[in-house]
Amino acid sequence: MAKGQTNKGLTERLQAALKERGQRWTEQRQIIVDVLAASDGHATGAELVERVRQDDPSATPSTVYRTLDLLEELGLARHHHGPDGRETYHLEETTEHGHLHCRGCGAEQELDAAAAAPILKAITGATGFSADLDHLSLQGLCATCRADQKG
Amino acid sequence: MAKGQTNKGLTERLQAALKERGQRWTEQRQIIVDVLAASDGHATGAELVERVRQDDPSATPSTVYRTLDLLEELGLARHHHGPDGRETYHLEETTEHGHLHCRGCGAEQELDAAAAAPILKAITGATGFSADLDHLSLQGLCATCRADQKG
DNA sequence: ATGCTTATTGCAACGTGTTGCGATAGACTC
DNA sequence: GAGTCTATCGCAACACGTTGCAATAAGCAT
Repeated sequence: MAKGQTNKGLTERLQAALKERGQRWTEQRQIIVDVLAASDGHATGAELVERVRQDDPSATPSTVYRTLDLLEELGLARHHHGPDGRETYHLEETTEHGHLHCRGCGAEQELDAAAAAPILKAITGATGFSADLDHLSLQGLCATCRADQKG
Repeated sequence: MAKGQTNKGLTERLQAALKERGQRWTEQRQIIVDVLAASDGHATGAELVERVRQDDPSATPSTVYRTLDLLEELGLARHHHGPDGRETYHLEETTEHGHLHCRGCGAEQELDAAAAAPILKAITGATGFSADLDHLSLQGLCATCRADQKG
């Protein structure tokens, strides 16, 4: 739960998972995980590429994106698409959550599991569909902007 | 309501709206609207570009995308992002709807306004957020795939 | 029909992300 | 430590979409 050691635990988990699959631990991967852990909230692919290149200028976009894909496969990271279609990544240690994007003020709000529960239930009720909270990315008007429009 | 004449009505509405804004009616725009109307469901940007170029090989992607943006501004078309972040366009005459993408079987389901009502209500209740149905794009497991997993 | 104004087009370059391929370098065996 | 196997890397090219700019042409006035 503390913040300081999540990174180390992550690295260990990663090394173990890779070994088990006959895959390899490399410095690039360490850097990418570090960068991802350091960008505590969300970061776009391009941002991550740039930050990784600050630590290791020889790193290329393809490596970064491939590593991010790998982290997702291992369940250690997630990505979703913002309203403009850009990719946004975050570590799995961040609790599962959805995203609410306000088209009025541009604000991005997170939607935690507790708040989402009734929504997911409504989705299942209406459609039989069991939605993934992590891919739930809504666009609309936040409460403030709705109030502004009324006022 | 009939299917045959929506296209013509659309062109007329478009011409009127453009004139009012001091904008111009061009053959390219006619072609793009026709193509969009002909691809009855949804089409990605790249698909639309290709189809437009079959009718007019001189058309370029930038023109097509700019026209699609214009159509959205005028409220005659919409786009949303698929699970891979690709853009998908459809005419506004298609009733407003959300999208459900099943990660099990890959099927894409539409979610009409009636089915979505309780979901939107749950979203507002949980978050104060008024979500746009047209941007509602969910990923999860459809009823069939859920049953398969259980079985 | 002619000329004027300026919206639209095509081009070219860019940004983000993906893919194929040969070269590099991890990890394991001896 | 040297050799082997192959996962990973860097590069280059591609795909989708966007943007700036000069040339074209739509729409209006005469």
